[in-house]
Amino acid sequence: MKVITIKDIAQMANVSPSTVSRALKDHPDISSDLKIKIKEIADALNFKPNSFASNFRKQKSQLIGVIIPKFCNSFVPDVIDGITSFVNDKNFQVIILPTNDDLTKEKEAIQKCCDYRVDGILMSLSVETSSIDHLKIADAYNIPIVIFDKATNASNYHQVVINDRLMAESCGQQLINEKRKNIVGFFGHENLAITKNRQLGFTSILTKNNLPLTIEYASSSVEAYQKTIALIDKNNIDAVFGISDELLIGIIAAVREKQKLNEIAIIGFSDGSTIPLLFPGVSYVYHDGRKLGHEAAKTLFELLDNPLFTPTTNEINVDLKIGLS
Amino acid sequence: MKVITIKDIAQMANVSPSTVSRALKDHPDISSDLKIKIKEIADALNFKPNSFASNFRKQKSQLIGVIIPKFCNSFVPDVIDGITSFVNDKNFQVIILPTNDDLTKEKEAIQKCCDYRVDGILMSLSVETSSIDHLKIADAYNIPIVIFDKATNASNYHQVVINDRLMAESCGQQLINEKRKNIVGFFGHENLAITKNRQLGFTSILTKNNLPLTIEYASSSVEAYQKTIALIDKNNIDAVFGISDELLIGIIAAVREKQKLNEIAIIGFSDGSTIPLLFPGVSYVYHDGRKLGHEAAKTLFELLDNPLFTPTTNEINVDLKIGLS
DNA sequence: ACCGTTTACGCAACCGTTTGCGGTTAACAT
DNA sequence: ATGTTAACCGCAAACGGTTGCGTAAACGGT
Repeated sequence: MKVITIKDIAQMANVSPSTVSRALKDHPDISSDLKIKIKEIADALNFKPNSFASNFRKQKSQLIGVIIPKFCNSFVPDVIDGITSFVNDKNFQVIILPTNDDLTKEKEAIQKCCDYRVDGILMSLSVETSSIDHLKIADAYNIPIVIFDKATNASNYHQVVINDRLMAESCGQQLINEKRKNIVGFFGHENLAITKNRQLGFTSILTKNNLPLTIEYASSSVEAYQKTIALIDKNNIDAVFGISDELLIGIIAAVREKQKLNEIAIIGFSDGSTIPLLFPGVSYVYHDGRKLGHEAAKTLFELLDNPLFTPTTNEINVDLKIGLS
Repeated sequence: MKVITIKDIAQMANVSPSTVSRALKDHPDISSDLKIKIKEIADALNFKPNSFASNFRKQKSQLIGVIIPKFCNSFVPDVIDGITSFVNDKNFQVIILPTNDDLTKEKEAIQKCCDYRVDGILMSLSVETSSIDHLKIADAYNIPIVIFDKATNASNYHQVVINDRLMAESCGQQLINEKRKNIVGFFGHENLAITKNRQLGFTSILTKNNLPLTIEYASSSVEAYQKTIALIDKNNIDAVFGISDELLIGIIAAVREKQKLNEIAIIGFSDGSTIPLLFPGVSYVYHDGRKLGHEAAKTLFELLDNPLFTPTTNEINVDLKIGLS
């Protein structure tokens, strides 16, 4: 069975290919009689236009490039899910370019997006990214960019994030309300704006209340686990804050092993998929990846409609869910 | 800054576009002097070929369609990660089409892959899929298909799965070794081959040892949680088997809440990312999504190289990790 | 009957790259 | 000097759908 084209239909309907093209997209120049006839033939043959040819001619790809550091980094799949569902509704597809937190790969990913002539880019910065000059590659191709989640504090691009600083403050406030005195905070890579902002918020509220804070950095569950174990052995801590699901899992594992779940409060940022079910006592900022992805995609499409849309940093609302005690 | 094409380079080098095209891909017809000259110009202008035009001309898309029921269904992100990394190395990209476990959407997804002229399809069947006749749509476009994970027992397509039946038997055997007597098994949708096969394996080994089995079905963590709570309240169960991470999370949450973690053995299929860290006592079949994705992609590319490759069901090896007691 | 306008469709170029084929030149053998 | 061959490069078509422009027919108005 052969793949049929517009030309085949044109031949069967005794019209030109251009007429078929116009008829199939309801161009006013074509009479309704002919439209019906052509559409019937197209349906009968199960004709589907070659999107490659169409996109090539229109110089559009109907593709959105999504550049991310790591695929399975806690809530990233949720974000992609949110992006995909939004974008599919608009008849676009998503291609995913993981950078593995490597700046060189990030540059390559942007270049690849340009090669593929994607219509827009959604990206989350790698830990190695301090300058964002390389994003300008996309300018030559007129490809708009929206940065989400792992953004930068100094950007003239559209950004969609959560209010990291404020929510970290809320976490601190919650611990203060619970009269916690000996608090540890676990953060991610120091280069990331989300680390900086969350650390800033968490630290400031504690300082304001004259509470000391032990700051730790970890990049995996296991690292957080080990450091928490060491801290419990050494100090008399009564609360731990974790910046992400990954760190929280390590923290909880350690606290559970030391049988301190009833003594040590645990709080942090989580996508809410696992932790609240297994440990209802944990309080967490509900970091909804699907919502974030949806918002980022929405912003990108607004930008596609109106390229002059001035860059803004859109902070979406998230809740602090208090654990059951 | 304008996007430059082969024609621009041709003009600057005083040659024809065809010569540029050949020179850039080391065609033997072009003298090495000219090749060097052309490549220098291309580099200087940072020329990147329009992959749309190229693919269109070659009738290839360099795209792999990945059709999945749900995006965040436990280990699916891992699979996609495995696929993506393999495929990216071959200079292909991946587009993801979620079906939401809806047969109609599954058909649409296949059609979309055809519209996009993907070079191959990797798919995991939806729960509604009993017949796989609709996969034939892709035949007309000569697009090879490899089915992974959620496969069917009656397929003439290439499939990449794990040995569900055998590994479920191993789980049963482990419980027998532990002298468990009052066992519950949680399974997913009855339509799925993985449910059938795992249930078959788990049931048969218990029956062979004259052990009774309570069979439950659940499609979410919460459902598994509720049913487990009810079971603990009613019966005196001493072991629970769960078919996936999602169900295991619900099961563990219930057992933990009832403070029976030391009395009730928990075992099942897991991607190993969360559960073993939080609950080292749980035994699990390490269901490595990345490996599965890698194998599925590898199989697809073998099929691309050799279209006559006869369909086989490739069962990849997985381990049963015994929990610490 | 004449002219202007609308309706409805075809022609052909175009998007950028690839590729079969043909042509030109120079080198070499006879 | 003529024929042969290999090396090297250009011409033009092709991939399939889109679109500006042209035009013939139909129509409406005076």
